[in-house]
Amino acid sequence: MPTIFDVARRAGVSKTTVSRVLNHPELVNEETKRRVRGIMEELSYTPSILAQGMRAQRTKSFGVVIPDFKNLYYAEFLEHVEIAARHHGYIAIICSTDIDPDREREYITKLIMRQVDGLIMCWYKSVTANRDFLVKLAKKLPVVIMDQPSQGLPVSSVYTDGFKGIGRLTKYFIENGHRKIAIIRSLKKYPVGNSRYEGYAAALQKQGLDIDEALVVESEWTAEGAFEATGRLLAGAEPTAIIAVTDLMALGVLKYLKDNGYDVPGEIAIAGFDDISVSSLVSPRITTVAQPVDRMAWEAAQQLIRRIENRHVRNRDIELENRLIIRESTKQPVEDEVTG
Amino acid sequence: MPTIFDVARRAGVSKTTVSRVLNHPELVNEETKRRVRGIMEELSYTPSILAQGMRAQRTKSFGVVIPDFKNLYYAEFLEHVEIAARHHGYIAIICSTDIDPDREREYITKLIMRQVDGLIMCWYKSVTANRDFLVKLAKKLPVVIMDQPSQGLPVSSVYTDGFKGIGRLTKYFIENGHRKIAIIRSLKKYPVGNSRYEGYAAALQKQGLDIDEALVVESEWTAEGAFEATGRLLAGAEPTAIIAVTDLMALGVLKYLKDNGYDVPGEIAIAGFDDISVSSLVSPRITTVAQPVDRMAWEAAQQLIRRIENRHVRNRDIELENRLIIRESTKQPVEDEVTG
DNA sequence: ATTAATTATGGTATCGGTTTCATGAAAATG
DNA sequence: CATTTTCATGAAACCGATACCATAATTAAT
Repeated sequence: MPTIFDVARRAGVSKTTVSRVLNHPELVNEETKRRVRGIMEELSYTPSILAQGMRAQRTKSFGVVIPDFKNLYYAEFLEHVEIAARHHGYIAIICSTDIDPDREREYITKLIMRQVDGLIMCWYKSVTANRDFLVKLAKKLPVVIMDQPSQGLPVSSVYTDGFKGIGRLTKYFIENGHRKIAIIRSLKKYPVGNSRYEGYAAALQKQGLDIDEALVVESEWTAEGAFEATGRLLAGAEPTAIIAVTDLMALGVLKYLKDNGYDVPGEIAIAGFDDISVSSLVSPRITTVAQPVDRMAWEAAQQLIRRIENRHVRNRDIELENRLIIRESTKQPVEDEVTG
Repeated sequence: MPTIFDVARRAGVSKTTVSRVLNHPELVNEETKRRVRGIMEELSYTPSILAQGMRAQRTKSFGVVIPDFKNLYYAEFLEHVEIAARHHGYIAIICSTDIDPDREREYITKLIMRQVDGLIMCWYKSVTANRDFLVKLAKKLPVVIMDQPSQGLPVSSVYTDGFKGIGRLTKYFIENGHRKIAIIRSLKKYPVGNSRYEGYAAALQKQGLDIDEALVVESEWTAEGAFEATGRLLAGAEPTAIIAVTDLMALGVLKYLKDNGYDVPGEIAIAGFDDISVSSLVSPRITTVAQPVDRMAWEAAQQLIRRIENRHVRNRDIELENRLIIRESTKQPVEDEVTG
């Protein structure tokens, strides 16, 4: 790899001049500039970010930590985070932890060693239960937490209100005559899933319905987990509607119902959360609470970069609106209907 | 962020000794070592990879360029590439180009600026049509191309034989009585899709069937593209089976057929390629030619890292076997059946 | 014509590590 | 006891860039 010194020698100038051609071209003689640029082209010289970063103490990169590539919600998130990063001249370094806490710590350490300028974390775990860790981390570099509010910690956050979203969905079911509405919730240690569950519980109570424990089952954050959970649910109850706390899980529910000959939505209606693209690629298309993942990604990157580039920018909790999208999995096919 | 100098001062030693504690601990006095390690812990010191990389001329990282996060084939690939990278102490820097050639070049340049030690590229474009570019690139760092052979270029490659895979699938259809087998192929500029198409064409001819142009339609590499292409296909032909050159596209085909009241596989059977996880999450589950994406990712990373760490390792073309998995989209539900 | 301002360029320190070489002290050898 | 090893450590060079300061050559101003 050619260095700035190689270019300088070939052009018969000092490396200072070469550097100036790139960073302060107005200070360099036209003729020299042309010559140096020619040599750069010829050697296909690109300055080393390592050296630049060392000098400038920033790398124009930030880390993105997600639990799982295969969850399309994160895939879509990454797509947009990357666009935002690129737009600001940054590069996103993406790590998937596979929901393994050890890997998570390891990756965070690695990202810090690489001197990323900031960190976006899709964190399913409790923010408060990891208070010390996050406080320590946030001292080192700006942090944005996705999908849950910062709860007073020194980080920014971007999320939608899962409580409200599932609440609206539950209300929709009730208004359409459902009385036995089941929910496939996530394990209780995951606050993101918990607030969605609580939205369900609160909506039921508001409409004067009791929570039937037989209609509540826990599941892993996967389609397979939800598939299996649906089996458990139907062994002990006869719901007319099933809410899954993510679309990926709703896919698992749908699979179970179809495999076992249930008519959806005729016998059992289903709904999810996130609005991942496959939700409208399956039949019936799945009713869901859509998160504006493109805007969420954009806001997260924007807020992070602002904080990186100006230390006076303060942490913010950025709440975006989710919205209920009614599709065929909860009624007979007509046009999509957007509520809220 | 504490530096090696901070640790050295606090421990009352030189930075050389601190460095030695990390890299050649056997050369350091036990007592000193303990003291230095204590300070490191206390300051939560992590050496800067920037500085290390600058000295060592390697960053223990490699770039991965994919066209699209949302294609689950790549998502699954990334999952496994990352595991392999981690296993070898490397970090994968992932970039998605969104099938935009400008972004692709830009990212490759950026990765080189970041001094990645190697590059894995999921390249849908023609290798030979980009010969000059790839030759130039391969001079700078080891490169592994996915999904197509290297065609004599100075890069390694990892792929399965799409020609053979789709050939087997086509033969299966013919043996099961299908005579009007349609194919949703990709645009002709993409060689990965082309060889799959050719496998279809060759299999038909081998079984004495002619290629009916009305049964061949082109589509973008997306579910939406295939959805639309299926509409075009069915406007001018009445196939009893449809092959899509990827599972993602097969999902689009399935959607179109279901939306338009076709019985799958009763009226029209469908099949795809890749075996992404959602293929068995939809109903009917989709028959496909499975690529061993986990092993492909592992081999790619392994070969790349070998070449990075030992300049005498030569480029290799690594062909892995794909296999036909028969599911309900081509026959009535029973157990999965694996052929070839 | 002399001084001041402008223009173009180079020398050198710096960022945070690793490595080579040098050095002094302690231990082992003859 | 003198000499050679071994052990423990530090000083300095280097990796590739940027930025500050210095300087020489013009050009402009008085």
